[in-house]
Amino acid sequence: MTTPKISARERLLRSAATLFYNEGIAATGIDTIIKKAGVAKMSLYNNFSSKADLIYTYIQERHAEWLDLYKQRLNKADTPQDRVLSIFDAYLDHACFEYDRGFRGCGILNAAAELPAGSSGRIAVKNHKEEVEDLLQKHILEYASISENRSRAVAEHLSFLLEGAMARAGLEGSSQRISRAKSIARRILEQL
Amino acid sequence: MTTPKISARERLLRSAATLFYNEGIAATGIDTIIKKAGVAKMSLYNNFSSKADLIYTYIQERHAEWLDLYKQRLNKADTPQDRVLSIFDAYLDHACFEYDRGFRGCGILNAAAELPAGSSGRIAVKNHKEEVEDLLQKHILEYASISENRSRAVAEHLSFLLEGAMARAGLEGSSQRISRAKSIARRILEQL
DNA sequence: AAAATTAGGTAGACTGGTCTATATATTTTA
DNA sequence: TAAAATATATAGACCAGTCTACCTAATTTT
Repeated sequence: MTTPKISARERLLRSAATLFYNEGIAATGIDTIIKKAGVAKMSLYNNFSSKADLIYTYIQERHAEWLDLYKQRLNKADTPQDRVLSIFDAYLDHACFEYDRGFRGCGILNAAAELPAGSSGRIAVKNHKEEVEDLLQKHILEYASISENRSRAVAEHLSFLLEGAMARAGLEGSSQRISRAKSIARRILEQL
Repeated sequence: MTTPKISARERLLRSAATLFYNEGIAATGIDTIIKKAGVAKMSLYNNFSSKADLIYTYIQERHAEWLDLYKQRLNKADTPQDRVLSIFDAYLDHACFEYDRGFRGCGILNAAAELPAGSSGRIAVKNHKEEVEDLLQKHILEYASISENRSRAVAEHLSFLLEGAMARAGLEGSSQRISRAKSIARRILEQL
């Protein structure tokens, strides 16, 4: 057979990703997901133990997807400054995806908004955002000869810019705010 | 009767506010709201045309509540710098509320995460965040003698700090990130 | 090489429960 | 007595999740 044939699991994850992002997680039912995936209900429960399991996998996949976008941008970055800013570029790439019903901000953070405090999904989101901040700090240290403490403070500052701009961009359905955050970040780096 | 007696509408809004914030909007059913409010179901539909109407009112009430917190802080602010930072203080006050199940960030932004792109609720959230940014700009202009354009850019920068810190604080269940954002904002103002 | 087994999939009925919203008749309150 | 709130019942859609039965292609056993 020539066609690789996408597995039921993969089709379920793709359909769930689109629906969860566009409509919200709680608003998306199991039947809607399997219908969009063109898959039997039992295929869902053979691959995932529950809807919660599917949601958790969705969050992990979005994290992996973002890491991939970031690494692609990082490989193309020539200067130490561009390597810091490649994190902003990854967010810009995310915003420029084609969404069926418009850009709605960070899918991972939106997912967290629907999860109760202390849930495993929310902790995964917290860890994702901390990893982004850690990457910023690493690249900042490679860019400027500053102390560990100072680099941590700058990374936090850029992280706030990034998340704040992403939230505003999502509300406005445009990536402009993220571009502006990147410009602000560049100026901060140049003043170090 | 001596007791002022809270109206059914008011009790519904208070119960919905707690439940929507802690559990999420879609995860909160009508029956749970009326049970917590101690009110008959028809009292809900006499006061609100639908759940969507209740959600929209909830968003508007949170906006009014935030404005009130901000004005209280503004009245106590002595210097032009403190007047800018009173916006950060209002966010800190919000974070320090007693929540049944922990601090989960900005309730208004969390609500937006559950609403489809282009919905009236999402537009209301966008407008709220723009009003916060406009207030920042107004106070910045009163604090420093800078151009209109420059004040707009600084207001956007502080607005990103505020929203980004709030998002991170919500994930961590602590107001520390907001305090740090306020410190960063103070330094930015002093360098103007 | 033929038969048996296994893995992964489909279709769809079904359970027990929850959802929003409405209808109606009774009670409370002002 | 009129308005407002109550309790209760109901409609009808949808929810997550289980179950049976069948299909097909690859793999393993004989």
